This record gives sequence, C-alpha cells and structure tokens, in this order.
Amino acid sequence: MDDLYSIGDLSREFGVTTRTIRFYEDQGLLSPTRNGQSRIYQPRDRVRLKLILRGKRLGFSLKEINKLIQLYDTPEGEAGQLRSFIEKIRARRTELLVQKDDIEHVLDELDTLERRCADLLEAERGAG
Amino acid sequence: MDDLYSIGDLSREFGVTTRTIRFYEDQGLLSPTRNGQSRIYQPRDRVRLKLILRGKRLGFSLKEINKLIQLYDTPEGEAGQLRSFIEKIRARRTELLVQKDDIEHVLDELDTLERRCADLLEAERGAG
DNA sequence: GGGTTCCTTTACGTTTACGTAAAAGGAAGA
DNA sequence: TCTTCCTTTTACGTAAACGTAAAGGAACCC
Repeated sequence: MDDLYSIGDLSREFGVTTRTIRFYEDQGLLSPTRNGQSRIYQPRDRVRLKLILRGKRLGFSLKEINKLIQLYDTPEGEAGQLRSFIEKIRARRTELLVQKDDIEHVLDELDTLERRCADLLEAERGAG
Repeated sequence: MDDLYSIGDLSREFGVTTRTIRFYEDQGLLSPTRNGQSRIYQPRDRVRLKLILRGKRLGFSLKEINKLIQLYDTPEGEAGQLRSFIEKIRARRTELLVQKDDIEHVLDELDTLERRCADLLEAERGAG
C-alpha cells in the first residue's frame, strides 16, 4: 500500500525474524500502530529499525540503543540531565574512536593475512 | 619478576576480572604455564589477551576471536582451506568497512546531539 | 599463630537477545 | 470448503559471557 509495512515486509527487507521485530517492540524500541490485531509499520518505524540494527552492528546493547533513540526524541531540558547526556555522548564518542582505530588495525592485519594466504597458494601451485 | 605476570597483574592492567581471564583459558583462548597451581603469563599471553579484548571491542564472539587467533598461528597449507580462509577474511573485511561507515555516521550524529544539548544549556542559562 | 592477601577449583546463577513450539484467527486462492 | 499463508499471543528453551559464592591452600607480616 502507501508506505506501510507488515512485520513480514520488514523481516524480509532487513533479514531479521519477525520474532526479533516483536521482541524489539516488547523492549520499547518500536511501537507500530495496529490494523485489528496486525501490526502496521510506518516509514518512521522502518527508519527506527534501521537505526536499531546499526546500533547492534556497533555492539550497543538494546538498552543503550533505547537510550540513544530517546536522546533524539526528547528535546527536553533541565541542566543536570543535559550535562549527564553530554558526558555520555563524549564517553561514547571516545569509545567509537577507539573502535575505529581497532578496525584500522584489524584491516591492516587482514591485508597481511590475505597476502600470506595468497603466497601460500602460489607456492602450492608451483609445487603441486 | 622478569616479564612474567600473575593473573592479578593482567586483571589490573586490563581492567577485567580474574574470572574473565580464567574463562578465556577455559575456552582455549589462553594457555599460561604454571608454577605449582598458580598461572604464569608470558609476554605472548599478555599480547594475546590484548588481542582478545580488541576483538571484543569490535563485537567478535569468543569463538570468532579463537578462529582469528588460529589464523595467525597456523601457517598451514592445503589449497581448499586457504581459499576458505581468504573468503572469511574478505567477508570480515566487508563487515568491518560497514562498521567503520556506521561509526562515522554515529560520530556525526553525536556531534549534532552534543551541539543541541549545549544550545539548550545556553538557553536555560539565559532564562534561568 | 592469627590476619590479610592472592591464588586455586567447583559449580550454580544471571543477563541478553533472541529461538522455537503450541494453539489459534483471518484472508486469499483452487 | 479446503488449503495455504501470514499473522497473533503465550511461554518455555538456549547460547554466550561471565558473576558470584563456597571452600580451601600458600605466602607474608607482626
């Protein structure tokens, strides 16, 4: 229909089970509307699922993902809260920078490994 | 002593519990020597623990980390094995590139969020 | 020789993130 | 109408990665 998705649609599009999607809803990460009993997902729900899966790829727990999402949703005030939010953001950024560094290290190492393997293959071809 | 570490040393240095280190050993990721009953860690064990923790930061499971470590240790031949190793390496690299991209996205978003929070703080200061 | 600290093994408990099975309802197609 | 497919809720099961508690041994300090 008109930019509306069933649970099966999203399941297929993102390669996760319907169980998973329902679980995310149960954890408060998604809140689709209903048509009778059936869940109906709007584009914004789809975007949110995308964000959740990105968070997962980055090793965030669902709880953390929930908090990050709430960070977007609540443009709320109160200085204390805001300051602690900023702290969390900075901590997270530091972690991510470390992760990025890790990734670059590992990419280098993977290059080395692949070359080593290729060399070994060459050697076998020459001898075998 | 002379480049030897107790389990407590490593625990303190890397900020993990001794339970965790023993668990890694139980899973075949570490194999320290012994002095009587006590575990003795050589520099190479320390390096390996470092690798394990980096792997964890990147979201690898202990099983995957085990395989990656074995990739280093076994310069073994047989073409079939090598080809499948190369496949795995390439698949992993693709995943890591996606992760790196994810991280850059999130870093941008964190910047935006932090600025938003800072602005809100300014506003409160002006009003409060 | 009692206290403290560090180490050991054994083993049950816990959290996260789903998997999987059971039982049932609605809608589309032959 | 029968079958098939998609959906629902409920609920027990599970793998990973440790936490935590119990019970004990060895070393050091005063």
